[in-house]
Amino acid sequence: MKLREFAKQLGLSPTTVSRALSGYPEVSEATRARVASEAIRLGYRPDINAVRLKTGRAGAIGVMMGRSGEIHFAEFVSGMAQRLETADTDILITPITAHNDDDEIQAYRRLVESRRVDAVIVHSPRPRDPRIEMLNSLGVPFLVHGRSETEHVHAWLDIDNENAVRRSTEHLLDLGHRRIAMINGLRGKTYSIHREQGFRLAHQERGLTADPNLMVCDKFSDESGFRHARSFLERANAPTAIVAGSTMTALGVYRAVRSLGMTVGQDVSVIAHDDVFPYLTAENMVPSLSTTRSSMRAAGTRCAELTLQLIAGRAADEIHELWPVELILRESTAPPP
Amino acid sequence: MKLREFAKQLGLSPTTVSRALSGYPEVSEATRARVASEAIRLGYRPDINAVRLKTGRAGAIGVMMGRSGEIHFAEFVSGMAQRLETADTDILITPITAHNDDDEIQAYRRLVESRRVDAVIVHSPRPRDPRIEMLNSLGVPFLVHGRSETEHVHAWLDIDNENAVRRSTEHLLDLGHRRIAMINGLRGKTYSIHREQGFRLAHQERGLTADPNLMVCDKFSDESGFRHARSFLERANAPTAIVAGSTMTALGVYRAVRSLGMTVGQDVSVIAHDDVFPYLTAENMVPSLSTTRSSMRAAGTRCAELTLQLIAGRAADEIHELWPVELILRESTAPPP
DNA sequence: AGCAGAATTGAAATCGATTTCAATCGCCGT
DNA sequence: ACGGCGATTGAAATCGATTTCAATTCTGCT
Repeated sequence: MKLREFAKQLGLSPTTVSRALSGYPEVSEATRARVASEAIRLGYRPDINAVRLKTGRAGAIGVMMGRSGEIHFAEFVSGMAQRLETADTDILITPITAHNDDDEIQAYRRLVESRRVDAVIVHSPRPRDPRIEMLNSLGVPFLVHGRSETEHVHAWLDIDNENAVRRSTEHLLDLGHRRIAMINGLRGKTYSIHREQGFRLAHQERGLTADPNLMVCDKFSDESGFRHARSFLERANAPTAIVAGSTMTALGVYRAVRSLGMTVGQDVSVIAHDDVFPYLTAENMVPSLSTTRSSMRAAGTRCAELTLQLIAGRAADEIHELWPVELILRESTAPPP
Repeated sequence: MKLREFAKQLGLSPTTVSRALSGYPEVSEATRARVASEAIRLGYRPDINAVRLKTGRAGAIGVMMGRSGEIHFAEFVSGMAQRLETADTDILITPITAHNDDDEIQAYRRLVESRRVDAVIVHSPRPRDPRIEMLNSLGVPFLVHGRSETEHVHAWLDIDNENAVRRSTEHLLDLGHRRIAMINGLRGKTYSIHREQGFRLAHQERGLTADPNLMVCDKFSDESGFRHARSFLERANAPTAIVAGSTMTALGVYRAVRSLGMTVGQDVSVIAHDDVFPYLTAENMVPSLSTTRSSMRAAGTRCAELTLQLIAGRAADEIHELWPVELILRESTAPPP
């Protein structure tokens, strides 16, 4: 059913009907009510594509999805969905063809220039992320989940990775550990750099130095956790504690510890960052896992909210949120043997 | 840059430019080449909303996302993305406000009627799923991932859940197990019903009867795996083997077994269905987990392909794919003690 | 050279809404 | 009764592409 017909059935002009449905003040309360109820009865719904063409609004926020099937992705998007369900805004996942930086930039450009989205969310940036410069030059609203050091203004929301790892490392140092390993996230990402920074700072405060041989970068997975933990623990001068990048990594670390006949929370302490997944909880691990916790889902929800504000015209340079991270001590951390 | 200006800069009419870019045959090769290269140089890109309005194509496939942040979701969508990156088609995630069936139906209706998508993918249907009837009556192409028993025709892709569980159960029975528990998926979903069916059939073939007290339905998570496995194993007449709904569930089952001082693959056998997650592999678990395996990502890729075919006009009633499931035996299954 | 027919190109209508600007209606005070 | 004002309503332009149909330019052939 088109506006034309619908209006005719009501004996009104398209103009009035459109205004009635969009809540313009100049239409009488009586007709507004009638139009609204008839729209439901007759099932009239504006063609979104016509609306978009006319108004220039796409009604969607773009999110790029890498081919790697990020473990965090679903939680984040689900959090976004929670905020957006009342905002009449969709989430547009764009498959990314990127094999290198340039491809990725082009993918963002295509997405934005084709006007499919009103705003874009950029994930896991690097310190000098070319995507930020590009989006800036395109003038499209965008929000960075994570941080970058680029001089181009950008709205961002990030968790305090540096402090998170700093605190977890301090905790281990306070317990008496002196050889602590860290299984960090992907090399080059700002969050990995911040975490490494926190790791180093915690050592420095106490006049110690973090051992570069005990620091690795890798993706978050059970497998990488296992592999690196094994490699660390089999060394001559093995660490007595491990800081893991995610609960998934910690899972592999636990496995590695067990595989060597050792016990987590006794022979080796483990602490990890927990993004809070509904299907794998740190509390339930055995022994329960000490963590720094910050909900990825909550971040998604808040990012959606902030992005809506950006779209509504709020200035990007006033949107900077740094979320503190909870330190939750459980059984996996204890004094060294 | 609009078509108008761009065409003027080239000294051509909008008509010709449009045709050149859309690959119509009646434009000369010379001009097509020129238009194409100039489009890149000057950065002209058709406004997607205008294109959609005119052509009626939305250029997107809709996927509903529940609030639960499904663990499978990211993998499936990522698989879809893999196929769609060359198809100029996006994935539109619609946050779903559903609190009951009716809400959900309405959400689908809104999505389709607003013409934001060319097709819809329905997940995890129930045997008589009202969404299928509704989408059918709307006449929009849709593909069901999973199956339904509704009489309304629908294209579907499903894995052979019945046979998967049947084979894993047979395997356990062949090993000599007689009290086997099953931790199934969500109650009421077709896949759970099929799995239960497979479980029952395996027993029947051997003149045995599956014990209803050893069958539960729940969501796939580490926590539920733990809880149910504990509850089973603490009974007087405890099962000697457990069929788990997912690797995540199996994780909890392993934990439960260990928590009772028992060993997986000795005191208790465990087998699970594995959707193949990049961050948690059955092979790496200790002991390595026997599974029935089927890649969720591959399903996403294929579903995207089939949906594109539906959009292109292929009849829904000729699209029915039942994927066989691999049985992979590892260390977690052994004869009962 | 001249012409039919094929190969290209363009003008204008169209998709379905929103919004500007103009028109009408009703009510009030004098 | 009438001018004026605010409250409603409508006609028509517009968003930026695609596509029909008509016009023009090229060919090849006699």
